[in-house]
Amino acid sequence: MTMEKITAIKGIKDILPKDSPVWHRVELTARRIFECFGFCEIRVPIMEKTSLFQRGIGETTDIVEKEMYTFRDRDDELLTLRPEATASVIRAYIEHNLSASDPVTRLYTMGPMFRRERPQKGRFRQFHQIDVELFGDESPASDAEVIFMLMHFLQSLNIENLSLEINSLGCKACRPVFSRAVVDYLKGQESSLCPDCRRRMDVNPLRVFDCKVESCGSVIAGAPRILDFLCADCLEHFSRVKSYLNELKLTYEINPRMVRGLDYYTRTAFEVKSGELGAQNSLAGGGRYDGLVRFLGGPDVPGIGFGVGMERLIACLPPAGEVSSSADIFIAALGERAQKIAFTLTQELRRRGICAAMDYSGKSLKSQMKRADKLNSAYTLIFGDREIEENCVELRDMNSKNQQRLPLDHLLEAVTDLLKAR
RNA sequence: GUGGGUGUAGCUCAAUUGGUCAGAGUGCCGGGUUGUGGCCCCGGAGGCUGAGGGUUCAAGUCCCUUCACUCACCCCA
Repeated sequence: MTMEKITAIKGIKDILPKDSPVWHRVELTARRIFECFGFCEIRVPIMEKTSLFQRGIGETTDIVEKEMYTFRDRDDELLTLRPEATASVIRAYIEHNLSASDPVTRLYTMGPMFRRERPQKGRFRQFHQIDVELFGDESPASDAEVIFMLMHFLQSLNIENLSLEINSLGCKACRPVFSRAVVDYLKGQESSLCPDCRRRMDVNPLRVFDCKVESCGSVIAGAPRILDFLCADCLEHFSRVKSYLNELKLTYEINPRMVRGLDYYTRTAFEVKSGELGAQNSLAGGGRYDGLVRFLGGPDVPGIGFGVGMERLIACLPPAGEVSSSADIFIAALGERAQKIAFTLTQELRRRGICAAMDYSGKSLKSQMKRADKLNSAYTLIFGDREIEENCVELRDMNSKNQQRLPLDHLLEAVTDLLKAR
């Protein structure tokens, strides 16, 4: 009888050895570029008090209402696995008074996020995000800069088929006016709306704009547009953002129907989509959140940021060839005496930073050679009792098949020199 | 939470109307060279056909249940 095997949790994936080189490349590219733009890494916990997310993301959002992994700690405190990073970063920013040492703070972080949704293509319950936040600068230039950096990052990874959409969501002065106008408009045509949208009217009327149902689409087409309701300041801000983007030669589309799912966004909102993905085609999204830091108990500092979905991003990357483990040199030893020498030699080489490999199972030379080949080793060292008697070893160049004898004495130095010289 | 699709070897997939149908390729291990890799040849291990029940002389194949995976809605990265 076999034991039932334990599998990973639904929607939570392993990143296997063959995939990690891509992840490394993405992470490294992000670090390099963001740091060039003056951003520093901050690492925040993956767990927070539930109230942080309730307040930071919004009580009525889907995330908080039904997607959070929340549990009671042993002392009865409610904790939550983070569904996004912004709230945590702001919490840390406030908690450590980062605004005191510099009026403008640029931070990035990356790691796993958790949302309990039904998995599908490009959507997981544990997924990874690269997150960027810029605090203390309300200038439209910072909006444009952050968007530019995001696009530059994506383009550096040779991702094609990208589209950038931007919108302005207004501020606490003009958004409520717009919101009311939308509700008034929709009330007259409730019968033409899908059930979801009728529900949205109460919960979050702006979300109706996102609906893909055709009948709703025609209703929405005639609805008031946020851009017509922006106050003078917001209008000015938006127009300057656009002008900066034009200066930077970024192509974008204005999508007046884009409303982001998180309650805290103000003014600029943006989203990058890819044609390479399925229904979940949003690679990155972000926007300005000028009231949020204060709302979470900090100083009245403006902020703007974005998140990039790493799984989705990697799915857009051109496929990489399979990579396996590799070695600079393989040591094939025959017999106990040779194995013992080989063992020490292997570890010593590794201590010197050389990727040496050997096999402990005492298999035939043929098997060991196959192993050396599989590991793609440049050289193989071969020796058994015969060589030990003669105080030498065979060194085989795996590409040229040339084989030479090396004295057993000072072997470590000889091999180190040989490989360091490559 | 609601729909659709799919579950056969580690992986990718075969198996006529239910009737030697449990297979191939690949990967893994070994042999062909009693001490020399890639190519080639040969051999081997590995599956209660997702699980449970039912129909039938007979079920991978039909029916029911369940689970898993997957795509889509919802929502978002």
